[in-house]
Amino acid sequence: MSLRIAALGLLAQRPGSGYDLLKQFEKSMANVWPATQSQLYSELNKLADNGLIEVSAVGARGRKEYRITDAGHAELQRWVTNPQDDPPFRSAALLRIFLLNLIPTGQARVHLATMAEYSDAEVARLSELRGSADWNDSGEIPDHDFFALAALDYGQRLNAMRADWARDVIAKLESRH
Amino acid sequence: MSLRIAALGLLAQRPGSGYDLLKQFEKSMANVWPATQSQLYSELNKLADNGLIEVSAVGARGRKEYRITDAGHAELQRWVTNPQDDPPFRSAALLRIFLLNLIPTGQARVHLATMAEYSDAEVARLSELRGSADWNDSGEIPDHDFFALAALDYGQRLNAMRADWARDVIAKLESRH
DNA sequence: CAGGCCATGTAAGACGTTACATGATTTT
DNA sequence: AAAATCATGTAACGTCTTACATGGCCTG
Repeated sequence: MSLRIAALGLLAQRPGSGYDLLKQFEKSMANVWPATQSQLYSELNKLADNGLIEVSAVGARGRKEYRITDAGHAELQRWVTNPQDDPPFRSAALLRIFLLNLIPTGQARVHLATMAEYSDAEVARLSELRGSADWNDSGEIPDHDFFALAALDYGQRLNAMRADWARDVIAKLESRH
Repeated sequence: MSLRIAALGLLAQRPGSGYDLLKQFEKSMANVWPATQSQLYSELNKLADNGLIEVSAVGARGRKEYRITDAGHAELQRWVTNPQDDPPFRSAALLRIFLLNLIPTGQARVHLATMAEYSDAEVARLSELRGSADWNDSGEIPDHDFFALAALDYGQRLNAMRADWARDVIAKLESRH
């Protein structure tokens, strides 16, 4: 359900082809909702079949430029304001923590340290992303970039939290000796 | 892949039937990796077919008690020490933030406030969970409960972070006027 | 003996990944 | 002319959800 929304959301910002969207998925959207090429193209066909988007232009190499329809806008509104039917929260990382007693304590400590370093690197990566893109965040009314930056901030806080947490667990682990 | 691991992990703590595991999924595991009854039973059959678990006893009402095998232990070890092939991170909540410019600012603020309150409630729920269960966390060597508590702590920090973040975004939203 | 809990299973369909397949256009 | 990029599609397979289906055992 959510890939449909992610694609629709990108088309709501501006029209584009499957290929265009694919680039945006690889660039920014992957941080929020990754998708593969295969999935994206078939989703676009489904969206068009359901009348949520329509082909606005046909270009070279069979390029189909899509545009969101009124029905598509309505569907987006519905989804954005209805968090209750989101897919359930799943975290392989948390599951791994849950099972960390199955390996020797030393290895568990190494894993936690690796996790902390990875999170540090993610914070750095997101800082670069924040610096690199040319954000258009000046208007009176909050626009797409305002919320994209908010999402970016969320990612940074999440990873900072993870790094702190992992180091605290290591500390507790070591205070057992 | 990860449900297989979650089930295997529970059986590594102690043997049990599909029904037993289902109760554990509803109780604690759902916070980490939710699964449905249907999925669990078929996964157990697959695990047994692959020799990662085996039926250790058959009881009344066709009850099959499963026990992890050596191959199962090996598979668990392999998975726990290999985070690189985890499924990619997906968050409907973040996607929604990304698209929040599509609704009026007032509604967006309401959504963020609801999010903050939900996260507060989650922190409270997890505090209760921490208080309610009889944790066995006294041994020299960190056991399952040590890491289960660490996972619980992670959940609390995550939700505290989310609540703070949502309130900060609201503040930035309001400083626009 | 009725109702609740124990206990397991199947089937259909949506969602996601990997791999395969094809061809047009632009750049070097 | 070759290589890179643009551009879309299909097929197979695994995961997850929802709904349906069945029946045994225990308690009141």
